[in-house]
Amino acid sequence: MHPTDIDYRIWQVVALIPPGKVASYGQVAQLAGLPGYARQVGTALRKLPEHTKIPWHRVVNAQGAISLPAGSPSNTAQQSRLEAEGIIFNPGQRLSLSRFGWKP
DNA sequence: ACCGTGACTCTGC
DNA sequence: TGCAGAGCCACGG
Repeated sequence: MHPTDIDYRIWQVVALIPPGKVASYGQVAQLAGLPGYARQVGTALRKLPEHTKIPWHRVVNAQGAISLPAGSPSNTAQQSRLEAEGIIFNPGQRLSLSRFGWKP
């Protein structure tokens, strides 16, 4: 696979999300100048190599939940990384966007 | 070129 | 709250 121009633009925005903060797929798309491209954000993150330095784990859905398949290794990894940055998950596996949401 | 597929989101019941 | 339904849009086959 080769990354498309859209992928790069999305990665650039994700790279800006500070530790301990999160952004939604839709928010990332918008900041990348691609309103309506929320699904493409997920597609772009999926293409990242495992060793990447891009903080892909700081992207969650609009409900403050992890969108990766429940119980999957990647889902677990994402939650661990976020918790390691001080982010707290509610009982319902969701985090507070008002508390941890990134406001550029 | 057509069609199904998503790490999505918003609306409405 | 929770969950379909319907838009959404670039990709891959």
